[in-house]
Amino acid sequence: MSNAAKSSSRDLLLDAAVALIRTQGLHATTVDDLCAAAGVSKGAFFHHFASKEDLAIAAADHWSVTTSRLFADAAYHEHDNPADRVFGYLDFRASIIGDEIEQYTCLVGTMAQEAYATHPAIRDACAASILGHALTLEADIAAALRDADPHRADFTALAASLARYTQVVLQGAFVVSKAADDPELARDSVAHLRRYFEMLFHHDQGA
Amino acid sequence: MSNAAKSSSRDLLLDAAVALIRTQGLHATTVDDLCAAAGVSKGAFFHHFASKEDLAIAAADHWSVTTSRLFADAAYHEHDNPADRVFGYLDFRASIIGDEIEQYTCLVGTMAQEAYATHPAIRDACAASILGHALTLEADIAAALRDADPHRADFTALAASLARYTQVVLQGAFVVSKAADDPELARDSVAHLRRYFEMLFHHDQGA
DNA sequence: ACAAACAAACCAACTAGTTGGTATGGTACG
DNA sequence: CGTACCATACCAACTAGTTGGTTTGTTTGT
Repeated sequence: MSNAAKSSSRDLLLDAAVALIRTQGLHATTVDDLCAAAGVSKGAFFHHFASKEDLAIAAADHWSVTTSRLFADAAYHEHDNPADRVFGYLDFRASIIGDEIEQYTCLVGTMAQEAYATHPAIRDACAASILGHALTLEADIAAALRDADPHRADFTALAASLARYTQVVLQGAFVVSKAADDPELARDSVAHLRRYFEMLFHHDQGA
Repeated sequence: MSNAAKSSSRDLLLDAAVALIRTQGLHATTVDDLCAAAGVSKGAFFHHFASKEDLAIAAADHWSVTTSRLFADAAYHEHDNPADRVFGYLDFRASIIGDEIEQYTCLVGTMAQEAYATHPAIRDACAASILGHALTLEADIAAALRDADPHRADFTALAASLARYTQVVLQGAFVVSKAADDPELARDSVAHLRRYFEMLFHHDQGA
């Protein structure tokens, strides 16, 4: 009952953190920036989070939850064929790449670079988010690989590697499209990745 | 003659910038950090560079020059076959991925993310470095594509796209291997990229 | 009454950038 | 030759503003 329309300071701060850190990066986003964007005081900030690092970790977790829901609710899961589900995922990823770079780039990818040396706890939270998301692709990729070539020996290892590779390509697409300030580069990268999967999933029962 | 063993403060600062920014990021690296690492005073810093932003741009240019030389001097250019030169490039990229992440990651990729919103001039320098490097691959990729299928219509456009894609994969590999703190992930990514090229360069003169 | 949820003023540490001055090496000129 | 001149390269100390974090006090739901 009190949960209805409950936008607590904590949630407001997390949403502000996602938005600001995605565009400016972690270091460039100050605690005061976050408070101003969320419309709360500094006292509220440090009431909910022990430190800026603590907020960054919470933001990474928040990001994991939000994105998990986004992909879990997407329509591509309804395909009967595992390969089609994988292609559906890639098409979905391409479709959410809009014209505004800060709308489609990845929070945890951005933070991971900055936090790598200075804040290992943040980096770990980012790694968990990225690799956790990759995990959700493994089963479909493995099944599609088996459908393509049942004689292959190492489905699962290759599927895991491919699932991580999808995230590598996406993260790289974000970096380079940010540098070049061109979303088309990101869409193009997903197209290449899709072609790679098309070739891998193509029946080729030779040797 | 006076040029021998000339390590001016400027060069020392640029080298320090490459090393520190690669590991810590741009924002986390202070001017004092750079001065301490280079063994020069703050006065010297602002004698050679108008601002921290100015140094970052100079560091990006310095990076472009250094890496250009590294790749220009590499042995893979000696292959007769363009496809072999492309594979040689990829193998070379894989070979320089060592165990220490700060030794193989890309300065300009790291900076681009942080500078995207706050320092457009730095971002542009990073984009120029990445896309300029991609340009050096285009001719070989185009030739290899033509060798594989002379009937293809759009060599050059596809080659340019593929050249950029190589950089996307590498940048993504750096981000994710940083997050996961695992260089193997980067090597694995280059292996996937190589397989993609192998498939593209494979003769397939059907319909 | 009492604790959780906030607000506002505050602080010590740190940041990029400045200042005023020095060392050095070249160069015009007597 | 030597000396007055000058530009480049550099330094140590300083400053104005910002940063993450604290403290003290106030509201609010129960």
